[in-house]
Amino acid sequence: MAKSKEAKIVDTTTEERIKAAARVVFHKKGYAATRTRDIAEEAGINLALLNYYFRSKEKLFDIIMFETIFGFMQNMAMVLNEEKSTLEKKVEMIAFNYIDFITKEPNVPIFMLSELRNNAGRLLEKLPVKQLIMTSAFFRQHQEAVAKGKITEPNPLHFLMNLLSLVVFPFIAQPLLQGISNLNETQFNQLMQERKKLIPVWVKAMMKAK
Amino acid sequence: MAKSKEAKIVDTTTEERIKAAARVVFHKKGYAATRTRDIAEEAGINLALLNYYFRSKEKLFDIIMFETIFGFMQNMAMVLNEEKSTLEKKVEMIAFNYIDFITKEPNVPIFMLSELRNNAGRLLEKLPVKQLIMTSAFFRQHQEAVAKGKITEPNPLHFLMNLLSLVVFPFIAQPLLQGISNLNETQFNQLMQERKKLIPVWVKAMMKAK
DNA sequence: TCCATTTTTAATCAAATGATTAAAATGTTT
DNA sequence: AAACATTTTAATCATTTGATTAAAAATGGA
Repeated sequence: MAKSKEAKIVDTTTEERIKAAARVVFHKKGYAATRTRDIAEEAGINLALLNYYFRSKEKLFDIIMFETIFGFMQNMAMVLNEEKSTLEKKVEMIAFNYIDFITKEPNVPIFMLSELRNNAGRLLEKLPVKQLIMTSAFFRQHQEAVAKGKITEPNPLHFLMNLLSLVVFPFIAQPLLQGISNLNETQFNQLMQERKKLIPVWVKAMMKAK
Repeated sequence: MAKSKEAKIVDTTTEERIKAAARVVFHKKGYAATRTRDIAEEAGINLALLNYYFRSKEKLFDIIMFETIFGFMQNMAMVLNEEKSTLEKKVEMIAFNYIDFITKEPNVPIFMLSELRNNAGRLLEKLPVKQLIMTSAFFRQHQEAVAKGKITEPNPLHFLMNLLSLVVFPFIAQPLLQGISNLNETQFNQLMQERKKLIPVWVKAMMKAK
């Protein structure tokens, strides 16, 4: 490495700049619509450097994709596995954390889910998300609440789906929702901020319904 | 047109076969990942015929995209604008119709929303969805229910978002959900069928929550 | 049957795109 | 300073891809 350790505080290495640029462009346009030249331009580097550091577009994509899924699931896995917090608290945490996260990274959900549709097998097998979530405190607490009659719907997958639906879907459908409502981006984000408090209330009510 | 009117009952015209093939491939892979050769192969035609009938990939795509959005919104607009049915009945109809529709066309939601992200303006301006939905009986009935104190959340957009979230999102996240739950496709679809009855109950409970 | 029109095909083009190469520039070690 | 290693650049390649063209085939009407 030709770069001295302390020289650049604000700047980063070429390799990191390429990764950061690739993240931006891949998230925005998806794998197929992204040109390696787009990434090079975004990073302000010579096109050949992309191949010098990452061998190919596909290998670079795999890195970005893995980090994106991991970053998305990590937070959820942590919250769902907390032994101490209540089920209600977990719902609050998920709503709060993800609405903030997706507001900052609005392209991540649709990017992730679009690309997963092509390659779910290959991309998910590296991540031990299955174990982490299906055996989580969240699911155990749900079962306990069902046993006590506090929750009517016995399938924890419905519970998780509903929570994620209410949190994530509005962002995915943002262009459509703005198209039918005339909200600008700021107003839309305000609506999403409202949902931080509303979703836990709604989920609570839903799960007691019968 | 060299084709006689009654000649083919089971078969269709070349133009229709190209459109049907384009619909399949575009829905599955999106605009950027679709090659005109993929469409030609799917349709079983010579590549040049695509340009002969539709001029360009982009023009063909615009047709498919318009029809897809229109087909998706049409049903919703109709249900939301029924003057006679109750708000609760409308929720039931949306849940029932869309779960059936998306089960048959599982790629449509993510296709539509992905492509809208690039081109929301151009693609939505042709459709008068705004008027149809924002001034619908659905929204009016919602306001009436709010006035009567039967619904706590006064913003009808939250109401519509919640309904669509619960119906559509699980399909969009299907690869991820199957990845963490080990369900096969049949089991997943059974779960979705269950939601036809569950979602109306949940939505009802949510909207009374406070 | 003959002719004009429409439809289909095979061959080809030009531009875009992922990737490579050889040389230049920069940094490190001796 | 000299030698070596790493990083960067400009030029180029081979393939893919959307589109076109000219000719052939099929079709329908006179």
